[in-house]
Amino acid sequence: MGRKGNCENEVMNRGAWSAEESKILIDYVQLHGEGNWSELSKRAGLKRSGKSSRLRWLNYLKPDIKRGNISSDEEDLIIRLHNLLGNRWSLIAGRLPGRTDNEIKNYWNGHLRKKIDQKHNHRKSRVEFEFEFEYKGRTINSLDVNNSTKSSPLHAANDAMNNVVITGHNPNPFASTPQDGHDNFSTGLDICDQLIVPHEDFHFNNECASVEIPKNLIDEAFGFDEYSIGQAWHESWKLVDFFPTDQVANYFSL
DNA sequence: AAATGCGTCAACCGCACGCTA
DNA sequence: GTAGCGTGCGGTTGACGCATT
Repeated sequence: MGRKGNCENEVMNRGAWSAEESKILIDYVQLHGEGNWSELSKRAGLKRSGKSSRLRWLNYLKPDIKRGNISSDEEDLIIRLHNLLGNRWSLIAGRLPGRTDNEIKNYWNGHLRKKIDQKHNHRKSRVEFEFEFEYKGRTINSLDVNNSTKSSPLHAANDAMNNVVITGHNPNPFASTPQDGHDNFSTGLDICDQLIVPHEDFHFNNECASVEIPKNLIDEAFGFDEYSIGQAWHESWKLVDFFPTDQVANYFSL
């Protein structure tokens, strides 16, 4: 603790913030407002970089921030949002009032990741049958999904609880980086990983099965105002047709 | 009691982006 | 067009505390 850094010939404090420093920052921001952090740091007399001050304020000192005790509802939401958005912590945090990206990121890495891993492994062991699907080659809302159409990106299987579990094909869902565009599609499939649909909701018709994903399954957790691709997924999930592996003959209907 | 391992989390770093001159 | 700056983001680090050996 108390490491010293050097910035613009001035010795800067680094490491954990003292109570005194925090108080100086709180007082200053409450008086003068946020923004222009490097200048703010100097004016407040803090031997801290602007970045450090900004981080300290936004993640820990801001009055409306909740700390700790992430509820099961919040946890559930984090999992769903992560499935949709990948590691875009700030967006996830934006949907959890009072939570910060840093806290959610830490919570994910410290608690949820293991939990999800265990769940995945458990689920894999229970697969009894598989369907495969193809995705109708189509550009969704200007996103390039050409590469995704060449394989069968989805699997559905029934688990021991007699639910139908729809899973994505992404071999490494935790490494999803939707920012790079082409990966949006596979990240979208991660949503599927989350969808567990009661067996009785499926309508079986000879060798085909269809299901209408309840709107609230998706809507309750995700507001798609910011992500048109999300809306597209939503639309695509309204009705999904399933066919046995050896009869891949149909596609999602958008 | 000491050493070691491990989990947690605050803070830092590098990079990208947007704005402005 | 571009350089400089501020800001935001995600990945990573490292200090700390607790549990285990």
